[in-house]
Amino acid sequence: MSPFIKILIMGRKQAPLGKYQLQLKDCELIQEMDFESSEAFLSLFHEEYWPKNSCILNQEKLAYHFYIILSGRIKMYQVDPNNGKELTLFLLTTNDIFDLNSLLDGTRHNVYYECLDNAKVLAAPMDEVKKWLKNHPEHYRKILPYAGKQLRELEDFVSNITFTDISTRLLKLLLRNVNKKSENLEMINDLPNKEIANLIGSTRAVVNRHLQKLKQLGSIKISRKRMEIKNLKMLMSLLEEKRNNK
Amino acid sequence: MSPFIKILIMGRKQAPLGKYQLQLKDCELIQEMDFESSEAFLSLFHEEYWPKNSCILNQEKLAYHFYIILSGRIKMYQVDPNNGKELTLFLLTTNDIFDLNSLLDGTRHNVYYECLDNAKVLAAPMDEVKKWLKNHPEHYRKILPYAGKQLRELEDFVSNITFTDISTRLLKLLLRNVNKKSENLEMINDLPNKEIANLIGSTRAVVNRHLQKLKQLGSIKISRKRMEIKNLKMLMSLLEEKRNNK
DNA sequence: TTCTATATGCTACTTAAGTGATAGTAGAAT
DNA sequence: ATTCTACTATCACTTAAGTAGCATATAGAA
Repeated sequence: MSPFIKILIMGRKQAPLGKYQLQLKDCELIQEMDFESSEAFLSLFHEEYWPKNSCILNQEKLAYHFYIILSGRIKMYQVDPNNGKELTLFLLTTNDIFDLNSLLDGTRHNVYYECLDNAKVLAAPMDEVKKWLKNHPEHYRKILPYAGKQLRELEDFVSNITFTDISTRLLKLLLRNVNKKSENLEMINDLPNKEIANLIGSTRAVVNRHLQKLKQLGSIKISRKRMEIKNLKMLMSLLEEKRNNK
Repeated sequence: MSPFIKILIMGRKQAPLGKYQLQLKDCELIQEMDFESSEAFLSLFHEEYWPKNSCILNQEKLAYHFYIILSGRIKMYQVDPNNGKELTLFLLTTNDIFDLNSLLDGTRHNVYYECLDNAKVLAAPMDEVKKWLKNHPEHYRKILPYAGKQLRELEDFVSNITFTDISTRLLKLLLRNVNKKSENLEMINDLPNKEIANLIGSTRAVVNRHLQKLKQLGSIKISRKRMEIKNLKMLMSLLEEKRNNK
């Protein structure tokens, strides 16, 4: 019997816990656990609501709590201490967890978090999560693929930045966020140019310059804090050209 | 009793195993294990000798074996498929392990390895390592800090590349590889300009240009495949200037 | 010793990207 | 309706970094 079905059955009796398990049915961490484990694990958490634009700048807080996102987008970013420039490392959303690094080892993690929407998260005290894992070591295994995925994404990030120019990175960013079925731009379609720039390690003005070109070609439509794909195939062939030219 | 002492005692009876435990006494993965565990774990491995300049380009091999470096430097790098440009992500040496990513999750890892020296490694079949870990889940915990360290290093790599220019990255690379006590350049002091360039995501000509400037200032000495620090304080103050100017 | 690979040093040129400034604009707030 | 703020569009300018090419130097092999 799949955990999904189990939750539905249990749901009649135990609404609150079943609720999270249902909401997080696509969360790999929970998904892999048997029902009893996920129940025990989730009982460590409580719900928190974070308003749009609120930040976690306090790194103490990351060391003391562990979060699972129920809804809303939260960016994880670094700041250049010299000039305040930002770089967004991960755009997290429903089913994502943080801060993985504080969980893996105890040491300070030099990143910040900021809500791009009103967000709902599950929060648990870090030492309780760690204690629970220590008592159920078989669940460590479920965290490893997460770490692996982040490692791989960061490696790709690094090679993207060193090997390709801004217009290529922008094209890749757009294509990565197109819903395969609907062919609509998602996740980043309502972000201002500044946030787009932060995602690819550039600046607002430069990003806008490239977006204007794509607009002139008729491949995208731009309005205030809104972007739409007009010609997906053109975007793909533009990227292909880039690959062949260099 | 520290594991180190134990090994010395056991060493009289069991030379070959004790030998590795002794050699790897600074390897965090082994260090954290009790003697019986490390003995069982290391028994999965056999020694291999890899000549200088040999590569692991075959990603199958990474999926099927897990390695611990006994001696020699091995670089982990990515290649731009369009122009063959290289980027060195990690410079591994004694006590380092790879490929962590293949161990964390099963999926393909798009990196290559190449020996910068003649290297001696311990090798074990990946599924045996995975099986052993599955049977001893408490040891998963010892892998997590490794993953955390790599994540943090990659994050720093990304922000370094996006926030700072080549000369700053070069200065940081040099300073990072100065032995605090002897004040000598280590680890990268015998690399050609090309390899230095790969470490900071630039090109040979550009790196050489900046090295010439440092040489003119009298802060370093350069000869063929050999670099020396002449004035450590000057290097540090040059980096400090960079920080303040921008 | 000579030969050959490889590494270094240096030049002139091209270009993408960052910068700073300014005008215009949409949409929210009052 | 108006004011205000954040976002967009676009200018002209500067600069670091990449590129191509070649001369020179060095270590190791033949």
